Amino acid sequence: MGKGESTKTAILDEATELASLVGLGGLTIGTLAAATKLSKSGLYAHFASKEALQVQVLQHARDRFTDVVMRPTVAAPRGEPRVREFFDRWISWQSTAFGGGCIFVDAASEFDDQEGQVRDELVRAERDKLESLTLIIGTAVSEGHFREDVDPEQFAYELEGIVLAHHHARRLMRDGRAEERARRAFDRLVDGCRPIARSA
Amino acid sequence: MGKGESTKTAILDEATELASLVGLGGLTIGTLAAATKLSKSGLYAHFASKEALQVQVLQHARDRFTDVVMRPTVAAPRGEPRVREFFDRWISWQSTAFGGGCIFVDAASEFDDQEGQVRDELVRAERDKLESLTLIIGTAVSEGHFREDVDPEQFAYELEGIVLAHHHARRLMRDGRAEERARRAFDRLVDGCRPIARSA
DNA sequence: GCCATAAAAGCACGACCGTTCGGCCGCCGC
DNA sequence: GCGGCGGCCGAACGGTCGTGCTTTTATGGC
Repeated sequence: MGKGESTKTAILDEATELASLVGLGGLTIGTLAAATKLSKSGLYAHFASKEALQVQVLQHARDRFTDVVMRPTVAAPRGEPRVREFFDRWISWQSTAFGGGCIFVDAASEFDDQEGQVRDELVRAERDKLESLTLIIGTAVSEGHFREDVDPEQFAYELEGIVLAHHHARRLMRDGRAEERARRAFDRLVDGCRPIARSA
Repeated sequence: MGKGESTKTAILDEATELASLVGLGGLTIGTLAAATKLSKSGLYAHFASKEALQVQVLQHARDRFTDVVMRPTVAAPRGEPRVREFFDRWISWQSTAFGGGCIFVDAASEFDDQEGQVRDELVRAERDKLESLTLIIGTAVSEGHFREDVDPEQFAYELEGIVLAHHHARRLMRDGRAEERARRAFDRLVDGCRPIARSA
C-alpha cells in the first residue's frame, strides 16, 4: 500500500468518526483536515469533490459493516441462529462502531430528500442489506425454524424497526435499557414465527 | 395578533417546511429569508440567535403535533381504540405534515450527539410523547383490552420502532408498501397483547 | 544518491455563513 | 397632524465554506 493510499484510509477513518458525530452533511473539509493534521488542500487532493468524499465515506463504512457484521453472520449455522447472529452483531455495531451515531441511520434521515450520489449510495447500501437479511430469514423458513407463512420482507421491516428504536433510545434518550428492550422485542418477534404445531 | 407575531408565525411555518427538507442544521438564515421574502436582518430581528430559531421551530412543530395527533387521540374511547387512534394519526402525521421527512426524526439523528438547547428541546418533546403514549397503553391494560403482563414502556418502544421503520422505508427507500407494512406490524403487536384466556 | 514522480502545503478566490447596527417607513395614540 | 415606535431593510463585519492554482517536500526505483 503506497503512502497516498494509507493516508486516504486514515482520512476516511477519521471522516467516518467525525460524520457519526456531526452528520455526513455537517462534515467539512476544514475540520476534517484539522482532525487528520493535513492542510485543506492536501486533504482535498485525494478527492474530486466533497460529494465524492461523502460517498467514499459511506463505502468505507459499508466495507467495515461487511467485515464485522455480514461475514461473521453467514458463518453462523443456517436458519434461526443466523438470524440471531445478524441481529446481535447489528445491534453491537450500532453501539461500538462509531463514537457517535450510526452514520447510515444519521445519513438516511439527512439525505432522504436530497437527490444526488450520496442518496443513491445510501439506497444501494440499504437495498443490499435488506436483500441479505431477507435471504437469511427465508432460509430460517425453509429450514423449518420459522413457520411457512412468515413473510421474510415483513420480518426484515420489523427487525429494522427494532434496530432503529434501539438507536433512537440509546443515542437521543440515553436510555440504559435500550439494548435490553431491543432484545425483548426481538425475542417476541422470533417467538411469533415459531411453528407451534398450531394451525395449517 | 400583531403584525410582528403573524410574520413570525409565517417564518416558523416556512422554517418547518424547509427544515423537513434539509434538516434543522441545514437550515440557514439566508435561504429562510429568501423563502419568506424577507431580508436576512428583518428575519433575524425576530430571534435572538440561530439556535433560538431552531428551538422555536421545534416548539412550533410540537404545537402542531399536539393539535393534529394528541388532542384527537385523547378524544377517542379509552383503551385499545385510543392506542389505535394514536398510531393512525402518528403514521399519517409523518406522511402529510411535512413536504420532506418528519423534523423530529430528522433532528433526532442530527442532534443526538450535539449538546445544546436544540437537543434539550428534542429530548423534552420525546419524553413528553413517550409519557403520554405509556399512559394510553396503561389504560388499555387497566381496561382489560390488553393482558396484565403487558409492559407499557416496552410496547411504546416497539411502537416507536414501527413508526421509525415506516419513516425509513417511506422516505429513503420510497417503498409504496411502507404504510401497509406498518399496519401489519402494528396489528401483530396488538394481537400479542390481547387476553386469550391462556396462562397466568 | 539521484531523479522522476507522488503527496502535501501554501495561497487565493468568490460565495455564503451568523450576527450587528444605523436608518427608513408606516401605523398607533394623542 | 404630529411624535414615537415597532417592523423591516441595506450594508457591512469577521469567519468559514468548497474549490482551484502553483510550489515545496517527501518517496521509492535505479
